[in-house]
Amino acid sequence: MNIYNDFNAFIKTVIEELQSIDKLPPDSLIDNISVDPPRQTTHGDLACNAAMVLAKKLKQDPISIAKVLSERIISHPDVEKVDIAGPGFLNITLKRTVWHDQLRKVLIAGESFGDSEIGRGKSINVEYVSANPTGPLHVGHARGAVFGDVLSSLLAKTGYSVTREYYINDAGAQIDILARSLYWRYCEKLGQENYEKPDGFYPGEYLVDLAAKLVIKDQKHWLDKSESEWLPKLSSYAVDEMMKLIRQDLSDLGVEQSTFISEKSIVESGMVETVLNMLSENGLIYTGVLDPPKGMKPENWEERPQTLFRSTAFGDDIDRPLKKSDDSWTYFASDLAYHLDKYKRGFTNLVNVWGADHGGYIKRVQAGVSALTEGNVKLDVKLCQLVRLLENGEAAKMSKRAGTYVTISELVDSVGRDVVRFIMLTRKNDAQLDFDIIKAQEQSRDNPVFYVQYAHARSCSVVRMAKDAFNDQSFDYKSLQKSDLSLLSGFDELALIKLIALWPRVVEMASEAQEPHRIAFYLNDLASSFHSLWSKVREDESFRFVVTDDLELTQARLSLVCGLRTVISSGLKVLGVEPVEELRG
RNA sequence: GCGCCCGUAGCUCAGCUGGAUAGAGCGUCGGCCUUCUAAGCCGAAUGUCGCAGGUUCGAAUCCUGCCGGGCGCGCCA
Repeated sequence: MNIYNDFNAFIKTVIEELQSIDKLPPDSLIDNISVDPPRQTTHGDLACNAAMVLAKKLKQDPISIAKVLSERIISHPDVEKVDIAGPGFLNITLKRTVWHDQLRKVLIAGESFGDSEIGRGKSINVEYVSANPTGPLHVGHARGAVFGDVLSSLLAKTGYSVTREYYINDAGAQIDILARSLYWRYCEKLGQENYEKPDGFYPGEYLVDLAAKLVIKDQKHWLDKSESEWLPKLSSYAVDEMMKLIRQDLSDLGVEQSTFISEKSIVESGMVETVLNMLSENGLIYTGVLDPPKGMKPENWEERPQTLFRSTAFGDDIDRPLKKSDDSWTYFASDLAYHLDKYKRGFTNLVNVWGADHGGYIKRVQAGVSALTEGNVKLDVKLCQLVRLLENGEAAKMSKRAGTYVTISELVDSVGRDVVRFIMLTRKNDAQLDFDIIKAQEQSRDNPVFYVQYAHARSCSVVRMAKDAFNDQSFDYKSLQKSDLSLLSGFDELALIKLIALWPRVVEMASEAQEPHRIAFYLNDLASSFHSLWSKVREDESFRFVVTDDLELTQARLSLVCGLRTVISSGLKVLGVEPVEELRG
């Protein structure tokens, strides 16, 4: 809960009260009523649209409704005054003590200030990264990894029980190619040139390394064996080793997932057959022929009958094949099995984080999931647009096939984990992101993470100065909680407190919208507001935080500084970024 | 051809799920270091919110149709 929600609830009870004594007609719809911080500070602390919403429903003048409401609202102990403005806004100004109390709450609660209960009792499964285990991760994966990780933290902070999951696509044709590529490198290492380079060969250096490892492990054992002998062994060996690489990359990024689900084991468990049977029983499976997509040149297009899922019955554009022409399952079929598996593990809230190139896949999976779970599952798919990696303005290629992509470990090595994580959240997930390695190293205002870190470091610095000046321990959180916060009465000080007090609302809204970037933007605003207050001292000495002849005032101001520090630190924690106490040695 | 995403200041982007006079950063111009850290701050200039309709007290936000850009479209995952 936060102030805005509290007042929203309060105003709704006011309306119900007024209805019960016939001051307002019953059955007025109150769902769309909102209480928000107004854009303009001159409009008070809270803006409520209740009168206008009711006016629409009741076909009455909003101003007169507002008058009736305001008479009741003014009696709330926290309210200083209520203005009726514009087309019928209720602009509520709160007493200063409300804001002082908010700040005290921060000092008492520490980093748990901002925690919320909106997800209490709900579990949610967030699946992210899920890159094919055919090589190390590149920067495109990093975005999804950070996004999924921070979204998970955000959901956890708002009370959800979160499962962070990775789906290992270890069962498809690409894994065979991986094994053949490894085998080719293995032959190469042993000086045998007669094994032909496989189609779709993975050229990356990492397979050279892995082949060398394999030679040490098994020596020439596989050289004169047939593919049917080595393929299964090398496949699982390669997948295991690739997952080690990937987990290392994720760990470098500070991303820890708790659950890894193997596609292969899902398929081997017979879950795909279960899916087919379930859909069949509901008459959703038939054998049919798909039309070629219009507007595309149908090269190599052959009409062929396929086993199709009637996904159009659930809003998809065309029905989707579950079997390939060689009678093996399509990826879609095993993916449905995987989602059924999630359901059987008890999840009804699912979030999938995908690259934007998988956008065309959403409808069919949602169709499949609602068919298999009778609509009991809510599946949200969050698409992350690709990252354009720039280096002095030039775009670096990220093609896994070409083997020239920039890996996560290279990126983390050059700019640092915290910078990577923060910058990945400086854009909404569905907007393209330019990541300039040079700027990210610059450590300037161009680099938002430093701006926020700087505010945090300054807040730490001022506490150190205060301790020096007073030569005692009056500035720990316990002492500050008891300080006289009413001494914080300046316009800028109150503005900063109000921004700090906004934190719980930012957390809740970001969680509900599943938009972790809002945290990064908020932290930027908060840092800006603090830097601004910090610099006020240049025009006016009275803005000094540390007032050497006034312990009480210093404690009050340090309370504000520590409140800010707590919220920044708490926000950075959600982002998985380490707050620093000093930027200069 | 169909589906999804995007179009907001010169550039890169926010815009709190329909609110009041649309905001930041960069860039441009002009100020602030005998300093609680100038990796910072302050001020100025800059807009047909792609276009045209519609919904209503009220639209950058919702609906429809165009224009422009990106992604995807059976036997890849």
